Amino acid sequence: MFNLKAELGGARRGTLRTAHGDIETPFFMPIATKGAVKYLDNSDFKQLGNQILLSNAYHLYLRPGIEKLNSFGHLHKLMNWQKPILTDSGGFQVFSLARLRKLTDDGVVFNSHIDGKETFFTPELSMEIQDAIGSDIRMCFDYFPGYPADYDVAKKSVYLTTAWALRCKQWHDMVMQKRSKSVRSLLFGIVQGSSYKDLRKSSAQQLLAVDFDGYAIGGLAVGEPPEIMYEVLDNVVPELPTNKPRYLMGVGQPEQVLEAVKRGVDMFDCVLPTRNARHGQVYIRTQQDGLVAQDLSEIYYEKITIKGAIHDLSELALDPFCECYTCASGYSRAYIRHLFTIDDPLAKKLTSIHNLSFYVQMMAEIREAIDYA
RNA sequence: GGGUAGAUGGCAGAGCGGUCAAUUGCACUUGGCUGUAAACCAAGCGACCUUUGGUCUACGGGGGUUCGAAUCCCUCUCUACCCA
Repeated sequence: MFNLKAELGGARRGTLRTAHGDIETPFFMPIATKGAVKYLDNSDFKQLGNQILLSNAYHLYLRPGIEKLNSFGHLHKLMNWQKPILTDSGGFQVFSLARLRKLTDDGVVFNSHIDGKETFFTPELSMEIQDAIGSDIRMCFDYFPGYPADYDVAKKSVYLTTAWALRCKQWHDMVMQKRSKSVRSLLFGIVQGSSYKDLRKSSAQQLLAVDFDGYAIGGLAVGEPPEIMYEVLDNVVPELPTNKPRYLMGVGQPEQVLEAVKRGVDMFDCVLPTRNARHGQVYIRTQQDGLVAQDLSEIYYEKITIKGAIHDLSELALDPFCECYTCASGYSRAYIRHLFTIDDPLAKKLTSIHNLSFYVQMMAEIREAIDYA
């Protein structure tokens, strides 16, 4: 299911086969947590050319819920999106909604952030939800602390994450056995261990023993300096098999993605391009002839605040070198700033398209660089 | 012509003798967002300076009372409403 095709230094170029089609790696996943990439629709995705979307078990469990997903026939049909979907397990919400949950060895008791209703979230429930969603790539239910984390807490996160990964794997194997190979989903384990080298290493080894379709590196970009993140990657990636995809969860800024690619990571997701877009920050190129150096040494970009007064009269496109719908259509910085000023949804749509296009384009250039190295 | 109520920072609107360069909201400016409780959050928003502090100018104009006034008094101007 994962074919490695080329390498450039530590960077890898491959194809990941899923039930809804092949994905060229390395790739970036736009985030549709609740089944929608805010402000965008299928015609936007078609122009963007993203190969996959990411969604979330916790959020889709609350709405629309397992029953409706099953009755309607999975998220692909509900969203009218026929390409691959990866789902996060709800593990991130154990972190981000820490004030609304209680951790136990068996799972997590959540109080819904919507109506307060209590749910006991277990590895099995996460798997059941992800199956109702029908996602192509599913994540184990995991637990991780923020940064910095005490050694004992990090150690516990590894212990729980492995124990839960085993339960996820059992549930997933049992269900997939009965299905034809062509519709089987992939299950990924998630390496934890905070910034501790020995914990990260043993986490990876424990998950390898369980045997997953791919391995994610989680618990990063939670407040640690980027150098720590790179150090963790340097420690973890060599522990992972070369014939399985590697996924750095939730990362990150463009240069962080590039640094991770160079260290052998194949998959990425992050809210930054879409959230920053909604908040008026856009990524733009600083060189006309490409975003990424041919040897992957550098990425040429800057972030600008399009809401800033200095764009009041600017006739420039967001990024004059960009070919995305927003930039190619001739919308000026002045107009997009105006749209933000009057709080029109078109502002967020146009910047979301642009920022996602930046990430999709960055990944395409990275793939190209590895292919032609 | 007579009466009543008002006039506060870009706007709205508190304050009614000192703790007021002035609550709050909006607007504005600048930051921040990393497996999305995020169309969110934070800071700034009279001027100047030797900037955890200081000086000056400010609550319609002018004058006064007071140690001290956005706050009290007089007067002028303007606004709204009511009566002729």
